[in-house]
Amino acid sequence: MSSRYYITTPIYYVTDAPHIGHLYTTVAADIMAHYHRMLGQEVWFLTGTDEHGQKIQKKAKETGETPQGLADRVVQRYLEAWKVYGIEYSDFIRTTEERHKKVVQHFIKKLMDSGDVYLGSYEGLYCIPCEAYCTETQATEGKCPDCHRPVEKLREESYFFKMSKYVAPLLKHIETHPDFILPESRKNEVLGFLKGDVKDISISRTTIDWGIPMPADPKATKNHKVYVWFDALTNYISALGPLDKNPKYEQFWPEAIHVVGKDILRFHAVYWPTFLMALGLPLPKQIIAHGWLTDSNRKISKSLGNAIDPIALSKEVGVDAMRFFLFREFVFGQDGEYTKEIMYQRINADLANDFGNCINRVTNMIPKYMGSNAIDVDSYLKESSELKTVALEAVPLAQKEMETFGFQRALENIWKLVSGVNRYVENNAPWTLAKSTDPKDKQKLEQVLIHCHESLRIATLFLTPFIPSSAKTAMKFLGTEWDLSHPAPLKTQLTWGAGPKAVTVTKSSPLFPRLEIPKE
RNA sequence: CGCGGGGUGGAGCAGCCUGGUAGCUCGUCGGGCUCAUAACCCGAAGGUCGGAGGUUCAAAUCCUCCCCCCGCAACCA
Repeated sequence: MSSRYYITTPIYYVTDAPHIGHLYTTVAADIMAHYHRMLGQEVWFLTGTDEHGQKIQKKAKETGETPQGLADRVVQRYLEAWKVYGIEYSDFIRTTEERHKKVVQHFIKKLMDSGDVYLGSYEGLYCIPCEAYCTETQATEGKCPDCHRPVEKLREESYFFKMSKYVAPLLKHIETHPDFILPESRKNEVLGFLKGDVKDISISRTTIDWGIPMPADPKATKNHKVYVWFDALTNYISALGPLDKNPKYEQFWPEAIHVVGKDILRFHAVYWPTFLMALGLPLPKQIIAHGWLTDSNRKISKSLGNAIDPIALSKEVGVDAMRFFLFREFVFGQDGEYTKEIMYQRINADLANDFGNCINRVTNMIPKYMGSNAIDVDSYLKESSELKTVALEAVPLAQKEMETFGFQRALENIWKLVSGVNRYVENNAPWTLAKSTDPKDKQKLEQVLIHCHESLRIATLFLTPFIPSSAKTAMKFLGTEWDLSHPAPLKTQLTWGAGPKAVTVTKSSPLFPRLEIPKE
């Protein structure tokens, strides 16, 4: 495993405030960043906003703002949401920043010089009132899919990128790097696309003003702006400052893992790698495409008007509960149906009833039956127990799942340990043992409790990236906050008996209070 | 032949790639416990894994065909 880890989210379009879909992607990246930091790796986590393009220009016109004004306003919503959710990004890039524009122009210039970007003309069906091109399949009976007015065939000057030239090399790269695109079903989609008729793509627009200008070119007769996807994708490198002799680029670029929604996979898995090949730069390490959250099987998004505000959700159910729910409930690569009912059910069942309550009962019993002084746990932990067996099996499985974004399965495994504790408590009935006067029972009682404690310590430690603040609180009650102060706790403290030798346990208050399911 | 996703006990989902006791959450029924957040534990009922063929000692899982539902095909996590 490399000592460095670079993870990115897409940069979000600032036409509107963030919704649950943006949250989903961003928290996924945050969990991975957090997890790898706890493994002791050097982590760089990039997110940001995409602020150029026709949509922004149009929206700004509607709201009576300048495009930059709109971007400046909306970006605050993102910053606010990420703050609320405790997203620990290393850098937040905005495509209107100078550091970004410089790199985009530098790249385009380089491609123009090498001949991979050339001036040509674009022909397509155009809807004049909507100011947009559409494909032939979209324009049923020659009508605009948006406004249903007739479209016209139009030809205009445009720069093209020689994407076709890089199809074969990209295919080869995908074949020789089986984990380049995950999950596999998505990889097959990309392969299908590449094996079809891939054309050179138009990489400039003359229909917009709000964008990065193409480099000066005496041959051009119009004012061209850089195509928004070229602009946007470049952020993954421009944020590392490659032109400023910034060591971050050398350090992190080849490690890049791009987390994206399935809808923008093609841009990341085809456009971006071919741009990079043309630029002579190494490709990112991995692109991972996740599914959508759906509402009655429709995508949840702002354009469908069924968007859900992350901040409102955090107030309703809590930040950690939300972070957990999104990754325990849904399979990362697939779509998942989101409803409040499912959300409340999951949070109550797993966090309130299983985990929270378990922390509560164990941290209550330990001081009650063993006193509130520091306890030396070492000798107890050397003994075997069914919990020790579960921990030794389930935790490595959970860790393995994390390597491939298998959040759901990882958590499932950790829950084997959590439910194991609940079962173990029940089967050994510490409250009965406590009533006995036999010293053997007292010994047994203490061992049972310490084994529960150790299991919860391990589970909580693992859960830290998912529920950072609650995990920290839980560790405090368990008297094992010590774990988190170590440089690579997931590497060194996650195994049985690897925690602090002595712990002082205090009774916890409810970590996750049960939620009342609202009647709707 | 446009692309993609799906059809698994009452509901919602996982499992399918790497065939071999059908798993999870909720719900229902019965029991237990009292340390705990009316939480926890045990047991039970309930499934021909969309249909039909095929491969195999063995198929929810692989292959073929068919039926049904839903998205996409405009930027969108």
